Amino acid sequence: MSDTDELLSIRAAELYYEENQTQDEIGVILRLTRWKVGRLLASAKANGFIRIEIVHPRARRLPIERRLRESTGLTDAIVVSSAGVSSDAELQSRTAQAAADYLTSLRPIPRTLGISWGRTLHDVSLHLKQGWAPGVNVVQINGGVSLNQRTGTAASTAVTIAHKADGSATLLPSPAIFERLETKQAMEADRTVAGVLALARNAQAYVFSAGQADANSALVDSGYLTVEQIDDLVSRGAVGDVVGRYIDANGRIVDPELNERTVGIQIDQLRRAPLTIAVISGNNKHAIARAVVRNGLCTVLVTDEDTANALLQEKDTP
Amino acid sequence: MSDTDELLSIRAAELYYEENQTQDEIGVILRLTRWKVGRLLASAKANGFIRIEIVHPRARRLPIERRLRESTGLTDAIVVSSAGVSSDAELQSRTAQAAADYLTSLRPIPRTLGISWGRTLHDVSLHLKQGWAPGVNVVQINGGVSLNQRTGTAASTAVTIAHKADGSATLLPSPAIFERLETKQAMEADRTVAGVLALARNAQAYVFSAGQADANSALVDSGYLTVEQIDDLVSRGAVGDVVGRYIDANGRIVDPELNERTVGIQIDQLRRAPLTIAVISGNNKHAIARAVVRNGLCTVLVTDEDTANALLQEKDTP
DNA sequence: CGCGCATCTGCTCAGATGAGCAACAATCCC
DNA sequence: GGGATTGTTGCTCATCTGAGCAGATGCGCG
Repeated sequence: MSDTDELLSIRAAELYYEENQTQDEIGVILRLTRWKVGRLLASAKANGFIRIEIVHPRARRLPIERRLRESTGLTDAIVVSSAGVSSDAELQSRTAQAAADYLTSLRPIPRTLGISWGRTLHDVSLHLKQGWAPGVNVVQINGGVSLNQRTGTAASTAVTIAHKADGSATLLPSPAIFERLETKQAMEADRTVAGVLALARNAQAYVFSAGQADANSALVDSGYLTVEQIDDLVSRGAVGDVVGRYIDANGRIVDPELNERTVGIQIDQLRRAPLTIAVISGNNKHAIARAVVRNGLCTVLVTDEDTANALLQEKDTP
Repeated sequence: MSDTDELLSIRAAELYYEENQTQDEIGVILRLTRWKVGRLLASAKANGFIRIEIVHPRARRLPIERRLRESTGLTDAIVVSSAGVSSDAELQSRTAQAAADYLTSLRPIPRTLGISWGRTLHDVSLHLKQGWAPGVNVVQINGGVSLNQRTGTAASTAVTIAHKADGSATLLPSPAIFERLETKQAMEADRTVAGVLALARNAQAYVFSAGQADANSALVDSGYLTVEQIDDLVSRGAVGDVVGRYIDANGRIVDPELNERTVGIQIDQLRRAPLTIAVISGNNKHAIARAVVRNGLCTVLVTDEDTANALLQEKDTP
């Protein structure tokens, strides 16, 4: 397009979008036919001079969602807008809200819903509305009785989600990680625990988050792992944890021995499940989000715009 | 509007603006009539959820221009958008470009154009296109042979503007400020200089910028004033300089004695002129811009969005 | 319970807009 | 210089959209 046409398209856009003039009127002002004005406006849009943003906590980015679905093979992607967000916490709250919305609109409603625990899932539970689904049985899919936090963070998440659905919660009364393999095996042998795990394995849908592998991990906070252990895992390629299990960029378990001592469903169970919803948001979670999506650990991803763009970008530069 | 309607309006906006769906189609998706969709979209706009921005160096902000004209009585206001601008320099360059555009479109074309000098005016001269006006006589309205900068900054501005208009430049061969009043008076008595000043007083239009009163002033750079002198002026109420003369917030000369030693047209000559174009941009120039506009020193203001908003804001809070 | 008021909903209709088409202009290549 | 190709312009027509209106619905108050 010629330089003067570019300038004209800007003048036209000002009159059209800021002054609410009709294309006809703009034609009179700029001494153009209204068709020319229409084409100038179209070219201004095509050149990206017109930026339309939806500024609202509940706003989503549908075009990015579509591109994500197409490039990753996810069955669904929910991407919340980061327009006007000032903090990571706000972004995560928006994402949790979107996840809650998604769960609410799920059809068919899953009879059994397997969930992990953590800050994100807790947030999701708070955003669900009373009566969001009728009679869902919520089951914990990984261990999580906190060692040194106020008890019940993990349990309360499940209970809240179940309560708001007028359903029941099945808790997994076990630590996330045992120090000795034998203790873990003994625990799993217990009839009650085995029953919960069987239920977890047969859930119709899973909702989980993921943590970046760093010193702020919830597993460190809870006392299951030390910072040194995390450093070691990172040096062996770990990018983050999913249902308490550390994986590398290729979705493989980093430390099989540690994995064996971890209570809950296996990574492979997520891979096989027909509906697994990952809720991952925050600027430091791009790597683990990539690992989860790339390796088919979820069928649905709920995330924020920045993380989604990070996922898309690497696709373009193989 | 109800909460669920607000959410619906966001969903509708996503489909309308990001997915280019028709209101009819959106109605089918959201199970609404197309009229309802139309109203939801209108309400999303009214609530400010839809932000439309024109991102282009030449973009202007017409609504702000209109409000400025209405609230200040300016005959014209040109406000460049600051969308996507990273530095003050870029903003000033955009403003200079807009000033050049404005000059180019001036009708009737002034036969004699009085200009000041400085970084901004120089920028304007560079943005003018060859042949922007036929045969304008450009005349300097204040002294400005640099003392310690590379010679000719002031002169080259006038010459460039005149040259690009295929016109002539009349320079004011004098320092901006004399140390002794007598020298200044002797200078003005000189036939040549008196002739230039007479021409300057009779110019049909003026273009000038203004400087904030601080250590970075061009008058300090050029060696006419010391930082201490500026501090003194500020302590006496000076907010900045116009054609080399320091004024306070009420548009009054701060130091009459200094003013007497300054060569060029008087502030009052600007007040009386039918067409005076002030080009003022930058985040540190809000105060001097306010003084210029409030006190009728210009009839046309070319500025940036931030400065314009600063001018408008104070109007709202008297 | 019934009335009046305010809001909401679906509609008509006219004006605004985008897609597609034919005529025309500009450019390029022999 | 001639012909082909590409891009531009003004137009017709079908579709989309907003204003205005009448009836429906909901709400508060006596």
